Amino acid sequence: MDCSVLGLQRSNTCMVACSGCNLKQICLPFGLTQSEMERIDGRLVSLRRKVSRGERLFQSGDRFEAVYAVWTGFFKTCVASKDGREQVTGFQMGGEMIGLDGIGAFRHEVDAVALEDSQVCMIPFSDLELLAHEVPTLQQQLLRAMSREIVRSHGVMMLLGSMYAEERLAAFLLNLTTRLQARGFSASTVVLRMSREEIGSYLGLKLETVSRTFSKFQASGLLFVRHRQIRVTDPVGLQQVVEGADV
Amino acid sequence: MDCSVLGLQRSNTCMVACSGCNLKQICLPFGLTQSEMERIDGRLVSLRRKVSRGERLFQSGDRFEAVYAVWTGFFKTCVASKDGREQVTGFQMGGEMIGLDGIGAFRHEVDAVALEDSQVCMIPFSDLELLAHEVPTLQQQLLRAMSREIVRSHGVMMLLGSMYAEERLAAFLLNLTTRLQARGFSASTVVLRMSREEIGSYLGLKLETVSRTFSKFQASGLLFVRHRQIRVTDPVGLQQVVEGADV
DNA sequence: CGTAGATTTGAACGTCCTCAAGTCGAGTGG
DNA sequence: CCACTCGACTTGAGGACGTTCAAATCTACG
Repeated sequence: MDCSVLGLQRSNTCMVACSGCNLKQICLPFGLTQSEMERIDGRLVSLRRKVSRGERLFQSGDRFEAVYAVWTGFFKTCVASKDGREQVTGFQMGGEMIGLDGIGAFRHEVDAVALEDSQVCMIPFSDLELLAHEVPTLQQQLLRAMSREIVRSHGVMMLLGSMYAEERLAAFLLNLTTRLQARGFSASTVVLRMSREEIGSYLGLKLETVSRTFSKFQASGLLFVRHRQIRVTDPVGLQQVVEGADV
Repeated sequence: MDCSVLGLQRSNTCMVACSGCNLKQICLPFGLTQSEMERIDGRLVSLRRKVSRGERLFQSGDRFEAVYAVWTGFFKTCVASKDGREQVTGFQMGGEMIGLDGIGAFRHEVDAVALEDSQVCMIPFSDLELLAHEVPTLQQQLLRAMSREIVRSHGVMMLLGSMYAEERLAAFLLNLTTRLQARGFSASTVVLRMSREEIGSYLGLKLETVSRTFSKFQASGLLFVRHRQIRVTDPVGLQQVVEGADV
């Protein structure tokens, strides 16, 4: 969309509509009919905002006013404990929602940080609630998005609670490649947007263990690693690792 | 409620209404006005169902048709991996929802098992969706309940990913006593409804480690343990353990 | 009241962590 | 253009925490 017509080209935000978005098939408005789509256009997503690498979209404790859909780029969300320990709770890419955790207590409960220069659609929650009330399909999609987030968290609990380091990393990689593939990217060639430490935090491992496990996977012929460049050569083998096979 | 008037006294289900429920202040209809409450009565919760100890309310893969609110008793939810490993994802008591994970894929993604003889309110999801559409406060409460479940899962991730065994068990106990207290029970005297193995599964530990850690807490004067009877004598001390203090 | 299952406790082991040193690469300034 | 520097990554060695295996004890359900 050409933002300049709105005179916003110098700002880090611009007005957009869902109907013209390339991600409408995997984002929140998935499944809306043409007429429903028209009904939310201009009323749901208003602002697209740029977030630079390293910048926070919001942080824990901020008043909850909007949820966000990633349009381009890559984010992490994390929580911190009182005594300063940090836990990455998720990584989000195009079409995925950030901020649903804030609905419950009217304030954000995680930090959301861009891992590369990114753009998000800001969805004011009051608008979303109102529109969800008018457009049943939208309400359904919102509920489904939240439900999927719950299911995802169960997978992470399984990962953290019951699996070995190798199994965790293999599961993580397969999850990543699957999501990338659904967005039209290669399932074998991946550029990691996060550091070893961030992967480790997400997987409940130390960065050294992540690094060692990558090396072990390479030695076993499952993939090639060079820093953040990954080429998965044996996804089936990785799947077997997830299911408990020895490396 | 006297179910016999409905001729259902021999069944394991009976008809109920939210407005007459002792848990309406902490359950899904929290915050509804009198008129809103009347509007959902007889249309939202229809059936109260008994679930015996050890019985499954539903299991993973079942078609998703309803969510459940615990009325009396105690449940666990768990997921199983292909290779048979099991992970407890949560414990639910009165006023808490079970089954929200099923919305996303139209089928349940966890097993829900009663840990003692229990009763649940069955809320057909199609009714809930419809009523949420009519009653904005109900939509809000549903969204908030799901959001809180997401936030809870972040806490578990922190637990599993970044904390020591002692910290995990301390956090678990404090969470449990807090929730029991909110329901009018003692915060110090607790009867655990789950086995050491189930606690361990939830916390990513083996049952022996859970047992040893209980013993260590007792030796440190934080609590008394006798099998499933727990008496917390030093909740502040437990909180300090959560925050990284040595036992 | 008896027996199966749950819990406790001990000892040895294994996975992952900690600490440390070295390598590599991107960005910066001379 | 290249040396410099800082941060990210890799790899090794030793140690800690939690697991595994085992046996004894206790309880609670039938």
